[in-house]
Amino acid sequence: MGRSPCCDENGLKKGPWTPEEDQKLVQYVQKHGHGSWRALPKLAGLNRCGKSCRLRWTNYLRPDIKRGRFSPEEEQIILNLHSVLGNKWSAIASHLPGRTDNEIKNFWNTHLKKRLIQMGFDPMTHRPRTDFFDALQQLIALAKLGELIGGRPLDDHAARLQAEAAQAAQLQYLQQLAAAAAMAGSSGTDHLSTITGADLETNSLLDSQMSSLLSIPSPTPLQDFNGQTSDNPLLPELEIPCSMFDQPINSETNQSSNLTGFNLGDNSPGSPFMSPNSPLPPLTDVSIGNLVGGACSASSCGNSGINPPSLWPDMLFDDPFMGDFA
DNA sequence: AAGTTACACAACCGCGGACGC
DNA sequence: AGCGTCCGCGGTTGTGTAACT
Repeated sequence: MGRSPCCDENGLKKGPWTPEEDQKLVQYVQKHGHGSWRALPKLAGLNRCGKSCRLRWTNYLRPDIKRGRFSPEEEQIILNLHSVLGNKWSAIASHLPGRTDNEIKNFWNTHLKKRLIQMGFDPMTHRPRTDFFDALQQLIALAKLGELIGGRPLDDHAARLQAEAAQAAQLQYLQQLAAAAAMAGSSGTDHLSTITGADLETNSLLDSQMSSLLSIPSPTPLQDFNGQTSDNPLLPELEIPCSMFDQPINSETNQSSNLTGFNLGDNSPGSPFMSPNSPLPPLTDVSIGNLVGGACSASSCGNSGINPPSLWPDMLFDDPFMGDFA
């Protein structure tokens, strides 16, 4: 299993391609096909290694390459496929005609990955970040400890910590719901082709709640339980992509969705969080099924519709806002 | 206006699988 | 079966440009 000698030897050119080089490569490939990439540069009169030529052709010069911004549908497909396939860029690219693996990889690294992180999701697992919950628990414990030790009401600092923790928890919970709803919208159409009114209602509710919460520009002071305000260094600057809440099902995405084998409704191996091809362990902290898979939705089933993760402190649901969901 | 930082994307690097001899 | 070559993939770096100070 040898390694192919590359450009460093024989003084072959590296770096950006010139229009003349592009022209030579395009003309040669269009006339003869690429054949052996190793032999191509010599035949085409290029002072490049075959690898460089192949890369230039597949990532830039190929005539069927679609350039320009990724559409919300494409974003959703990438998110969905990445949740199942991981960093298999070529596999993901095969479901996006005209897009190259390199382009998708770049788009992921510069946009989608950051977006997931901002929303509190692990970009590799597409699941809520557990370290976030750990930190949250510690914050809450600290705040409560301060109250116990002092035997007096929370001081400003502790109150602020508690308020921040609660606010962050609210956001995190909403994000989980939103992600679940988005997954419902992006799943295959075989058995979810009809988006029910309840589902739409759920998304609408989530959207509005998110909007109201996020209408407070970070790091704008947030209201805590005592009606005080505080800066919130814990909360990331949230940027909720519209595609996360869209229902991007259309004729173009059907194929990809079907191929991913999404099967919402529970944490079974068919769920987007637990694909049969995915190495992910089953989710235990979010009951997706109650949200999107069954006959219930957040707005139609009342208290029985959603079971918040058990690790959530009761205090969080004392907040009237959270009471809407608990 | 100049310098700095952030961002987007093209290109390179190195590894490993597939294949032929 | 072992070895060498080629190709494809994923990670990383480099470069140009826009935005900001």
